Amino acid sequence: MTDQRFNPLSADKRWQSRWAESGIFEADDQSPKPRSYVLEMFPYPSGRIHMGHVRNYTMGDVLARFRRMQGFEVLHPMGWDAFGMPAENAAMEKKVHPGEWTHANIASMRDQLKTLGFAFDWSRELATCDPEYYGQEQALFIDLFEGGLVYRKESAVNWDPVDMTVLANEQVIDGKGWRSGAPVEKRKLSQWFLKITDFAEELLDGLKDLKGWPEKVRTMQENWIGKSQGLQFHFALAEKQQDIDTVEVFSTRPDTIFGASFVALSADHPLAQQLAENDDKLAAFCEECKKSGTTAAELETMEKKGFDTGLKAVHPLDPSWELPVFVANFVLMDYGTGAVFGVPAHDQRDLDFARKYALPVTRVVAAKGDEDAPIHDEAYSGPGKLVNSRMLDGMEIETAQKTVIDRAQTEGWGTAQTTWRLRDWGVSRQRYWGTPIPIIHCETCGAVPVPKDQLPIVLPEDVSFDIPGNPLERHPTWADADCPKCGQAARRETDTLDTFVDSSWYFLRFASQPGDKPFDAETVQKWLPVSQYIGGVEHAILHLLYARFWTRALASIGKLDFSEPFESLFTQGMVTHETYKHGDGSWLSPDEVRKNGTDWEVIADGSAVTTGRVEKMSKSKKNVIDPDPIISQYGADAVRFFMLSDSPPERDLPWSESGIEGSWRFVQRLWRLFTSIADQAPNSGEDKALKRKLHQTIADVAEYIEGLSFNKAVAKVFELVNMIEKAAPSADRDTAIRNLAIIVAPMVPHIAEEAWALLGNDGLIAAQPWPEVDESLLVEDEVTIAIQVRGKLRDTITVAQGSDKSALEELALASQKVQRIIDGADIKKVIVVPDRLVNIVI
RNA sequence: GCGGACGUGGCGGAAUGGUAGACGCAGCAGACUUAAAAUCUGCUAUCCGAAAUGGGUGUGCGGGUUCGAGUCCCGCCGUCCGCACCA
Repeated sequence: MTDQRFNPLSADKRWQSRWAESGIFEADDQSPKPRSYVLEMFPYPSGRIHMGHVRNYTMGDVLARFRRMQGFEVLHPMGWDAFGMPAENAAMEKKVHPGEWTHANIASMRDQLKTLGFAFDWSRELATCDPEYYGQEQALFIDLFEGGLVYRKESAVNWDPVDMTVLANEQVIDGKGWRSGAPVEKRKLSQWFLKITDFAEELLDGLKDLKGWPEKVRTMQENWIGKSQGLQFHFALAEKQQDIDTVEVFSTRPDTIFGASFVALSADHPLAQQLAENDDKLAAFCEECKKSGTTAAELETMEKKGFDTGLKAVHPLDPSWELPVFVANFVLMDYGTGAVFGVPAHDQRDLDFARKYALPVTRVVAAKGDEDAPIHDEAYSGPGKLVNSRMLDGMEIETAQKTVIDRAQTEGWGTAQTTWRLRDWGVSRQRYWGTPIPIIHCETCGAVPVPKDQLPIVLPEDVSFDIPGNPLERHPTWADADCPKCGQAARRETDTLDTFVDSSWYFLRFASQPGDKPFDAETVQKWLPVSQYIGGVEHAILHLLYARFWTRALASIGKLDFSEPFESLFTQGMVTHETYKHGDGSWLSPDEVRKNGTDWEVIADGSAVTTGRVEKMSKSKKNVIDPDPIISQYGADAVRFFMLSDSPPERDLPWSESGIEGSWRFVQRLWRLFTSIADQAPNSGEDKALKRKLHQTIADVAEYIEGLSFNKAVAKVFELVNMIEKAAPSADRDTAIRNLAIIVAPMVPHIAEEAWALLGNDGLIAAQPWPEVDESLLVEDEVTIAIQVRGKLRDTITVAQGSDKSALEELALASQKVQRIIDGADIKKVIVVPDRLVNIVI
């Protein structure tokens, strides 16, 4: 007698071991089959998986399993983004070595992932903190160094005073460190940089071809790269100041040059600094500018302020025209040249500024008819023709720009220039738990790369985290090294690489991981680009831009033959949960509260609870559901199924107790269907409608999984199950149930395997081909036609599929309901859409 | 401010310009049961109506295109996300 209930407790484990033993999910580099590389963003080993991971990896797993059934050789690997700050924080708090802590976390998270039955190729597992990985990263760093894509420079960097490390621009959010939240300071340090700006143009152009990427992400990267074209030129100063006699500015609107009414410098501008040395008031003003905040709110309310230096700048197109030179709080030093010329009529900031300091506002661009319209509180940035602009008058904006640029270049006071928002990527971190930068500093030879045969440069084990800062710097001997060039005593670089470097090439290492080099280009070429990459949108800029850059950089030095790593990208939504708040304002976790009628109360004392917004699961709001107990209670399949149901994958998924209950019920419904035909003589007889539904479902589910519309695939499976349950026993019903097991196998693989065995099949269902669709069954032989009168539905009729127009028209007009509505009125027109509807216009 | 996404029942959401609300959740009624759980059956946008194999209304709001609009166009309103004194 077969169990009446599916018991995931024993079944899940059993099939997970069978999959592991069979090696079925290990990708074969030599396979003659078409290939598909399905990749989810690898996790940071924080210690526990969370629902976001579960959702992410379930989606990838369904696609990977499905593609395998479709006949692809699938690469679906998993690894660990294992370097980073939390390990050092743990080391400080718990007195454990970061490596020990990280490896323990990896072990427990690996176990957790395994309980979900993901079809990963565990033979390719990697952790970025292992020397086998980061040693190869050091080799790549040296390749890039030798390829001229790495340089070192003294620069003002973003310094996080809490984490005591440098941050990339991308890691500074609203002036605060992305991890610590501490206000970022500016410091001058010698740092290693990667020349991402060399690739700005192609990283931007490449976005156009990434058809499989969400528009949103492409736009975000485009904005981040921030290309601006314009004219860079200089104003001569009326009086030379020490060694400075010009002010260099950049403008995207050189056409408005005759609307200029002032020149403004950033407080950090060399000229401003120089003037401040002899002017206490200016110095104070500059200090104030630097202190002012950079958060969105502050910027919005902040007043435009300036300090008149008293200097005059000579207009390049009219030597008799002098403009006042201000230091202004809204001019940024790290964009363009750190100085601008102000055109109040056509730039809102300039206008605000001009009004405050009573500077002239001259319109130089006007739409037809507005030539004499004054500018009030709003600057005009629309289209039009030039006015009040001497030789430019009457020109279109573009022509005027070209004219001014040509003239500047001819006369030698300016050049056409492209300015980027994107900065080179500073990769030095003053941390222990990262990839050591493989460089030796020699007093005579300078920075010398470590010879590759001396790699990996392994992190020392004997370090302490008692005091903040970088333990590598304090280590008594680790930094001692001989210069590889001249043999003299030298010093090893003690900075480590930003962890985003680690994740910029792991997808290559997954495809090929030889012991003696980072990867085998030929093997990588077989698998890459990743056909489907899945992860959170929070990586839309940082990780995804760096990975694109790294791939292009390696291609540019001949290490790779392709330039974009991810053909398709999917950014999945978050897993959310309702929040609960106690009367005193403290957050409550879902297991501390219960529903009492329509209200919520605290279980412990019955006091009132207010339910808050459905939000991303977070520790601070206490609305986190730990996957582990859920998996033990309901089994992997129910959890996986819930992750796929209801919400479209790109949107947020609200976790609910009733939702997981529903998935559990569904798994049991499946089981009842499977057991209903097990150990029984085959049924006979036809069920044409069910057969048709089966084939439609096979086709629909395939289409929806391929399109990552898992919620729709789930709905189609429900429809089939509902129909099978209502159907009388028949041979077609038996077939439908057998095929159902295959259809659901990518989503709920454990019960599918169990059913496959139960129904007397050999081998693994995971290795079965996706069922063939009988195309002839996809079209209904009878269709329901809507009959409308003036676009309103009045009746429906059922006719043979493919009935001709005149027959439909006749049938429609014969409808009693239709006749009643028409009531003898003239029929003006009859629209007939075969197999769809008839619309009678009266 | 700029860019993007979105707005459909109590909730999550379906719907190549062609029967709005598939499917799930929740709810209601019933069956089975000593009882509960589990399971099964039916109902479930809304208003009028005792009901109808009756009608009205309905996809944020206002217009438009069309025989026909949730879908396309124009203008608003709102929510969310990203970027942001970027010259």
